[in-house]
Amino acid sequence: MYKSSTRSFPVYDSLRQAIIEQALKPGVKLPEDSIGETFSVSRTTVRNALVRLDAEGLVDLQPNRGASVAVPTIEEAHDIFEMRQCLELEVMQRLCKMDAKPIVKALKAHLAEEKKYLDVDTTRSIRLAGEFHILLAELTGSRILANYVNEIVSRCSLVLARFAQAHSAKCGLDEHTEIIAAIEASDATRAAKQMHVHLDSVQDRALLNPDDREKDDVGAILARYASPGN
Amino acid sequence: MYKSSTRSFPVYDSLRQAIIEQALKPGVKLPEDSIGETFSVSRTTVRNALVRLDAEGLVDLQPNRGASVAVPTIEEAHDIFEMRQCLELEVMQRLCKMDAKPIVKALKAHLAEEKKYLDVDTTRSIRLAGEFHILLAELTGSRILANYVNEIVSRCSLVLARFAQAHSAKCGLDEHTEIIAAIEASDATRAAKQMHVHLDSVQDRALLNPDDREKDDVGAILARYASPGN
DNA sequence: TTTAATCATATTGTATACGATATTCAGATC
DNA sequence: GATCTGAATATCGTATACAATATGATTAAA
Repeated sequence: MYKSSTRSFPVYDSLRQAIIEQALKPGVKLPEDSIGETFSVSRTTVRNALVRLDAEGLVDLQPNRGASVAVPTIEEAHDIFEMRQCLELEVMQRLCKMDAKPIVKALKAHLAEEKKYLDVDTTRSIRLAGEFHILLAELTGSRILANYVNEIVSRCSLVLARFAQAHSAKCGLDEHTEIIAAIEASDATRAAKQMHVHLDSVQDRALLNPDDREKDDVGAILARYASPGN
Repeated sequence: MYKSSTRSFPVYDSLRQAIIEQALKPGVKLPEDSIGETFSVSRTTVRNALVRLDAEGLVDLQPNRGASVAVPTIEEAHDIFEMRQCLELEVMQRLCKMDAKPIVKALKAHLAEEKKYLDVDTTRSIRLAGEFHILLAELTGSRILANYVNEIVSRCSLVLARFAQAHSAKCGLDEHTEIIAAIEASDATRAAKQMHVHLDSVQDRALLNPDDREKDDVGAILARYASPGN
């Protein structure tokens, strides 16, 4: 969808990757000038990339106040996870209606990669774990669905960056294995259940963290002090 | 998500509306100069709007060749409808878990509007029919889901513009009534079925039109001539 | 007549420039 | 000492300018 032959694409892609890998944390300002310097391009070009990222929900672009990495609220966080459940369930249902062989082959190849870099290259390992889900979506053959999954998985990274404590974005390798097995058996119910369990575990690690939740949220902190019982 | 205080917003909004209402048909070129003149803004501003529309899939932005209204392929058309089914089914399931009263109230108010302009103002009537679906999604309370539905409904208009013969985008008013009834009864199964039937009828009108399907599609036409049996 | 090549034109890609709007901080006032 | 005001600074919004690329027409050659 985004043509790579322009100068703004590398800017877009790098920013996107940096946000997903949590190198750029939610709330961080993204001034056009300094980004332009980094990539040796003009503000015009940077702006192009920022507009796209804003459209994808990874960046918050406010009039006259510039861009910053999006800061999901706790409500948005729940919304995003719920949406992800919905989309990935759809992926499972579609895959289980298709010929399992080539799908399973591709998935197992990916899984091997995941294993290879586990405990070796953490950043790469996390990236591969995310890409497993995108690969699943791509294997349905629906570009639309794959795009949506791609987008929602990215936004999940943002949520994890905001609310999870450690870098707990690690998808369980065993759970991925289970999902592949269910697809191999063309068992839609089982595949759906496995995916559901898998995503729940990710979500739990992220959102069951009420103390951290209010970090940097001035309004929430002040509300506590303003309440009569305190 | 898109802040309206900028100059590019009116451009974006007008283009979007024009595409949805099929005033701008698939494939039509969208030169930055002429659009800029129309809205009395510079190309920079127009470009901003075009990038956003490209990200939403309504516009096709090709490097060095400019923007044009997106031309969905038949595969994309099927993808889009399938995705729409998935998203709107999710909407139904969520609504049926909620308190029906305020939801039904809002829906009936909208339905009254639809009735009012039926056979009076065709353009407005079609727009209202589309907005019924967006309202449904908004009533779930999930902005993410509402955004996705909004986007996919827009792209459906594009598909209709490309493949349907007459301006058959009219959603059946009776079908909307049925959907509301199912929600009022908090009957998720029935609501899902009604929605399914409703969307199928829209899709059928659009895609069961094999002659028209190849219109302007040079590749498909040539393929017939190139095949040995012809 | 057809094809190829070249040039003119139109349109986009990107940088720069300038006005407008936010932000910051020093100084004044209470 | 706290808050308010205003100038200085930084950053954004938008227009314009020029280079790069595509498009279309015209001419020359086969």
